[in-house]
This record gives sequence, C-alpha cells and structure tokens, in this order.
Amino acid sequence: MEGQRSLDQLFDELLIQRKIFNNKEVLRDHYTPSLLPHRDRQIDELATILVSVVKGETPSNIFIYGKTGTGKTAVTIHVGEALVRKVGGCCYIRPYGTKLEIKRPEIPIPVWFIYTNCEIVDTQYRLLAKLAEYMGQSVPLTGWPTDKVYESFVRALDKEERLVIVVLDEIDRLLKKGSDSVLYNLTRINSDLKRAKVSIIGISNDLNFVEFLDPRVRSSLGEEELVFPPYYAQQLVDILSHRAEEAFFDNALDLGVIPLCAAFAAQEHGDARRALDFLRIAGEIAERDRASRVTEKHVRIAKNRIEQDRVTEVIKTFPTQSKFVLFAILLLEKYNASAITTGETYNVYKELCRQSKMDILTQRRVSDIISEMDMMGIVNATVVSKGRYGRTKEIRLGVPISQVKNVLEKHHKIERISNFVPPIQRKLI
DNA sequence: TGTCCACTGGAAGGGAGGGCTT
DNA sequence: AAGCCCTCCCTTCCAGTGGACA
Repeated sequence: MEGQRSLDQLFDELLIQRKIFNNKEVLRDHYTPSLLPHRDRQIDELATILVSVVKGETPSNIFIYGKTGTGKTAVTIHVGEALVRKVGGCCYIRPYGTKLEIKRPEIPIPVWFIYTNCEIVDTQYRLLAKLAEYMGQSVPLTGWPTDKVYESFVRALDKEERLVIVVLDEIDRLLKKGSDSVLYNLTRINSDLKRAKVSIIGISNDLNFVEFLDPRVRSSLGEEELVFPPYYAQQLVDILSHRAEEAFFDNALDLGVIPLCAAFAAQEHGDARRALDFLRIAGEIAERDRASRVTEKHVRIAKNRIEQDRVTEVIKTFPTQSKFVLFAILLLEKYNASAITTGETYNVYKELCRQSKMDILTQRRVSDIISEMDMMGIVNATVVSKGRYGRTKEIRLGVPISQVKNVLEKHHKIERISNFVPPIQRKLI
C-alpha cells in the first residue's frame, strides 16, 4: 500500500512538471520567430534595400550595427529567407546547416542568401573555403594558397547567373584576426564576375569597427547603414510575452516573471537573447524544483547561475599557461597585495612555473594574456601611470575569487601548488 | 622643465603542426 | 618525400608614454 501511494504521488508531481514548458526550443538562441516585435522599421528598411533584387539590380552592400541581442541576425535571416521564398533561389541559413531551395522558373535570376558567422569562420582562408563550399566547390581545411581558394570560389560562383547575398555576422572578428583583406576582395569581387553578382551584408556589434577598416572597404561596405538600437524594458516584455505564449503552458508563469527577466536584461544593454536565457533557465529551475509555476525567485537564481556558468566555462577552456597567470593574480588578490601590476603578476607567475617545472613565457606574452582575460571580463585591467614609477596595468579579479579558485584547482598542476604563498607587500589595512 | 621608470603595444618573424600538390 | 601554404602561439625588438620626482 505504501509503495502504491508514493507512485501515485510521483505521477502527480510529474504531471505538475509538464505544466511548465510547452516548447522550450522557442526560447533558444537559434530559433527564428515568425514575428519580430519592435523591429518593423528595420525589417522595412532592409527589405526596401534588398527588393531591388527583384528588379534584377544588385542591391547595395549593407552594414548593420547594434549591440548583442538587438535582433540584427534574426531580422536579417527573416528578411533574407522571405526574399528567397518570394523570388526563388537558395538559402543557407545556419553555418553548417539547412539549405532551402525554392524553384521559380518565371524569375530569371535566382537569389542565393548565405549566412556565415565570422566568429566560427574567422580567417580569410576559412571564410573563402566556406563560401566556396556553399557554391558546391570543396576546398581542404588547409593547404591551398589563399588566392587559389579565392579563385575556386569565384569560378564556382560564376557558373550560373545569380545574385548572391553574403551575410557576414560578427564581421569585426575578421578584423581582429587580421583577415580584413578578405573584405577588400569580397567588396570588389563583382569586377571578377561575368554572370553572378555579389552583395554583402556585414553585421557587427562593435560600433568602432568601421573606423579601423580600409577606407575603400568602408565606403563600399557602408553604402547602406542600418542601426539596431537596444530594446528597452517594455519592449523586452513584449518580446518575452510573445515567445512565452508558445514556450510555456497557460498559467505557468507568475505575473512578475517576465517583467523581471526584462528588467535584468535591460540593465545589460537591452539584450533580448539574455532576457530569453533568463526566462528559459528560470523555467528549467522551476521544473527541476518540481514547482507548479515559475516565480521571481527562479529568475533570480537563473541570473546567478548564468553568470557563474559563463565564468566557469571560460576559465575551464583556458590553456595551462593562462591558468597559471590567472592563478598568480588570484594569489596576489588573496594575500592582499597592495596593487597588482603586470610586473608583480609576472614574478609570481614565474615562481609558480618554476615550482611546477613549466616553461616560462615572456612578460610580453603574459601581458597579452592579461589583456585577453580583461576582454573576457575575468579580470579588470586598467593601464595606469605611476609617474616616476612607470606605466603598468593595474589588475583586479573581475569575478568572485572563490569561483576562480574552484575551477583552477581542478587542474592537476595547480592543485599541487595550491598552497603557494607569494612573497609580496601586504596591505596595511 | 627634463628625466626616467616600468611598462604598453605594434611589428616582424620563428617554428610546430596541420594539410595540400607534385 | 619534398616543397609549399596557412594558422597559432610565441619571442624578440623597440618606439612610445603619463606623470612623479629632482
């Protein structure tokens, strides 16, 4: 009898659980919704520029700015896909994924809409190889001279009459990797083509990116510019409400949940992607708690967890040398060094390497590693001048010391030296 | 006002590792 | 197998710098 009752309870609980998510996928990053609230103007503008395709003209190159999670990618894909459906042609939307082919014999020039994310395809060679692959030309991962890859891309592209719209998402990555010459080539590619035509849509969340471009690329890429402003809290509420209708069962959310997710995300420069993460994770936590509804408490837990997971994941993937540099900073912070500078970090780092019998990198390289960690938000490094005592970076951990410690000490080499005490000046207070 | 510190950060290049062509 | 090419991680070299101090 006892057993039967508990099984009964379990079923009750499991049934309650089902009352939270209806379709979780709707809240994920890669989901392109059918409706994009508060982006009508941008959709309009983009469609207006691209519509010249239908008239057989090459649309201008377009440059799209806006911070992360402002709908740049979603809008671009949305409009691109709709265009292909309307005009006929071919659509490659995801980096390695889905191809959509629409045949419309009455339209003479088909449109190819190709989406690439330059965070993944981040060098000149890889980008050209990827584009060539979309054109049905396979190129080895490495080995060919770049100009040969370019040529084979151009040849494959020019096989038939078509208009190819190449979307380069996170285009700033190419510049950071010093691969911007590919942009120069791509913006001038039409002069190498007889039958096909290419137009480029560059997407970036770095507003300063354009300043560092070759002026010729800048003027060509920026023929049309579109700006995506951040969403404010009320707009985020609309977006979340719209998605939540599909993602959750009725009454699965407390009233305050969506406004709280929106408010948190609005604090982080109106990032809709982040807002959706808050909502999804909060739902998952509620589900695991076997709660009947998602509450504000779940959202707060979700917010902390997202931040912690990000930090843990980033540190875990550091190479050993970067982990040692970070461990040196951690020790200096732990033992209250008066000010953590590059020089001081380097001294502790060297000692840690000696104890672990590791190769010691140069200070120049360590300085770069510190800058990289600063970019990722793991540490905060500011260049300060101490007058007569030189110029250096002043470094602080950007995340809780205990969290960094937990992740680092899982590394076997660091675990062995975890009791090391650095010889440093102590703070007076 | 000039000096000088402790670096910063750009540039060039080496070499290991991956993979291609001939 | 030899000769290339590309990428990544790193070193070496060095000009440049903000501001305390003499």
